Amino acid sequence: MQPKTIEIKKGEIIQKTGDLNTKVYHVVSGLLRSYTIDEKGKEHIFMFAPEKWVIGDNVPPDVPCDLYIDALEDSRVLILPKDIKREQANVGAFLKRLGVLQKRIILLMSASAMDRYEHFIETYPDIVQRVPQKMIASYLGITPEALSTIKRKRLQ
Amino acid sequence: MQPKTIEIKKGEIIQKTGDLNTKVYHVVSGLLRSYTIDEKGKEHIFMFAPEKWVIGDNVPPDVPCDLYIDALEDSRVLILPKDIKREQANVGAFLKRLGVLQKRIILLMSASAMDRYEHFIETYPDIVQRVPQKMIASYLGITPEALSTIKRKRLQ
DNA sequence: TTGATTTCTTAATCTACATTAATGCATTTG
DNA sequence: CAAATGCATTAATGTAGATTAAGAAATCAA
Repeated sequence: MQPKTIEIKKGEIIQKTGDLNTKVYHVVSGLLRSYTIDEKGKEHIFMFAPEKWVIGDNVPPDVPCDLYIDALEDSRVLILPKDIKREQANVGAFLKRLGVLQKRIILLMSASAMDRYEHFIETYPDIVQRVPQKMIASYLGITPEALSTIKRKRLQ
Repeated sequence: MQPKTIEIKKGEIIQKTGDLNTKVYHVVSGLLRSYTIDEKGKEHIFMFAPEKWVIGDNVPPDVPCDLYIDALEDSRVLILPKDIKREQANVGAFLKRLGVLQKRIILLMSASAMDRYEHFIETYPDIVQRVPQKMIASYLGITPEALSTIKRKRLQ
């Protein structure tokens, strides 16, 4: 498969749960997100991907996807094959992604919703400006109502 | 750095938070775990590593560790350099680790403690036999008391 | 083997966050 | 432009899981 660039309109879904997908998306401009929908129909955002980030479902190429991926802004995206060859693999990039997920798990297990919010706005200050509050709540694993209360308490 | 095998006694700590560690551990026999200790002194298990698993702190080689690693059983472990070369990198292994962490995050955000317990005993049935309940609770992100109640409810 | 220590269980109480519902604002659409 | 839709906020109430405490069971050490 040859890498190629595509344009994605805001709101467009490029991958669904259950797809057999062998692609990974490198965001050139714009903003994508990946998320699950649970059995109650509730969305849980797994990851935001602004310019220069790579997003995809972290399952082997032959396993059906767990995640939806869509565009939160009009975006330009480079499509890469997932079964990237050994010589092309960037070990540092893999380690970095593992590190981000590790931090997220540790925070989910040991920190309060307010602490997770503090960490989020420090780590991704630009994302905070670009997405609605309810999506930040979804990323943090809380409801928009709870995030609203947290923001009020922080100001007092 | 040459790979070499070491023996680790049950209870022995081989890596601490803050260490500048460039190693990754391949478990030949026995059982290791990695964990954090929060500001209240509470342990949170990040990962169990039985035979054939690889365990290490998922941070770049030049960044201080977030995790402790110790042995839950007498173990034999192969020490590998973290800054593994491109040609040696096993892309499939990285993808698999990413997949495990992704699943864990999704479950932490969208599933109840009982559902996470069900998933754990299905995915790691042998670990359940080998470690105390309180460590399974710690891995699930709940207290031993809560796990005890969950087990009782499952039987009714 | 026996005492000491750690682990597991149960129950009462507490709390962070969810749910539900109502209101005002902002944004989109005809 | 008005109407409709989606978003943020607030408040009342509900609940999963935490905390605390105590006793039973298992494990360890002398």
